[in-house]
Amino acid sequence: MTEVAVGERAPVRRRDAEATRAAILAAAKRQFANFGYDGAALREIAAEAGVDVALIGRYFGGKEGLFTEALKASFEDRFPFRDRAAFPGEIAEMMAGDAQARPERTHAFQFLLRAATSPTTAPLLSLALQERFLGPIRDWLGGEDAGARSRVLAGAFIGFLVERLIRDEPLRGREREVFIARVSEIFGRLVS
Amino acid sequence: MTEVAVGERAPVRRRDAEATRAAILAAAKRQFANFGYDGAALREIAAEAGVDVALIGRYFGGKEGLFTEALKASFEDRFPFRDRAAFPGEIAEMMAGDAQARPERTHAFQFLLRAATSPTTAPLLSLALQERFLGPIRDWLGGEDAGARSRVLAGAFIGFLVERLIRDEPLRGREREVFIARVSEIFGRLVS
DNA sequence: CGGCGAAGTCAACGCGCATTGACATCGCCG
DNA sequence: CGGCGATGTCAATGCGCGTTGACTTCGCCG
Repeated sequence: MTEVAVGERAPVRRRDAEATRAAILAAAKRQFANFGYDGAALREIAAEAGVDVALIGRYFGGKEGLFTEALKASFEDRFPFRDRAAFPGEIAEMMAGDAQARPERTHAFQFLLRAATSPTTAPLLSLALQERFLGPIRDWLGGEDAGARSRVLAGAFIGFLVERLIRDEPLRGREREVFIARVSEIFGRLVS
Repeated sequence: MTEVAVGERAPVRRRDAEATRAAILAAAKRQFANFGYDGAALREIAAEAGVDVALIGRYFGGKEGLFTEALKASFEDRFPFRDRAAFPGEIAEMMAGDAQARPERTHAFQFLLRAATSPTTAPLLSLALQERFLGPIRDWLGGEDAGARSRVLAGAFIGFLVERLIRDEPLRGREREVFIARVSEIFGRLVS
């Protein structure tokens, strides 16, 4: 994340192409995540980045180009594949946790989900998802029928995220415990 | 489903408000399912229904009204809750089946998923989903912690659907078998 | 110090959209 | 059969969007 110094030591170069690009991209990630491809407005993205709209055209060629870059960038905030034993618990906690707890992850997820629904972006997403999500899961799972098993895993994964997005009130108390236990159990079975 | 007789016995009443309404609604369900709330155009819906755009305004008040009705109607094609023993297998088969096999169900699902992502429609969906999906599941599940368990079930349910929508190539052969087995197992655990 | 290209600004265009109001036509009911 | 309300038609309006091109300003480099 490139940060723009605001108060101290005003930037030596006020015209910094790289910083501008980064600012636009960051704003785009947020906007696309929150409003989807169609819902996000270039004007708004530009405003949030403190930049003129025309620069988006210059740097990214257009809305679709910007989206593609943002999609790629959103995968950088990666998903946690670590040891198989810890995975189910971690992931269940993550699902149960409120959305604010891990903003960048939630962001990335929202981004992907929103992208899944627009016919314009679905192909792009499908490709990226295959490359960067299903592929890795598949390799990580390994063993027999890794393909089918990774699809099941991915399905469950996505599903809980969607469920959380739709009803974004955080889980609490006993309900939370039960939720975590069940989800954890499911993922435990899926990685074995 | 109201069907419009085309060849034989030209309609006695050519001005039929109810039939017009139904035609619009049917077209709307298809269009919203395929293109989402933002992507669907009233003009296109009207054209598909063989009707003037202005009538949508008259009958449904506007785009949002039309969407709400279509959303409600999409739940009519209901999900199969039958006996608990058969449920897991049925649902797994359903998930594994190709999208063409049960067009109206796939339609309804696409509709819901597309709706989930647009901020405009998310609240509407959230409400409808609660009333007509999570609520019934919850009652159907019954027993202890029905709330949390129904959320897990709904999550898994939605997830597999999304996964299928994103990669819509049908599953085949051994991959299909493994998929069904795993999914069936998950739902089996979730209803107990 | 001077110019030249990169970075940023501004305004306009064209498009598709939902919505609206005035108008035409049908069909029922008295 | 006559009128009146329901049904359907048409055209216009306004809005937000992405995109584009000409213009201005900066900062580096010779």
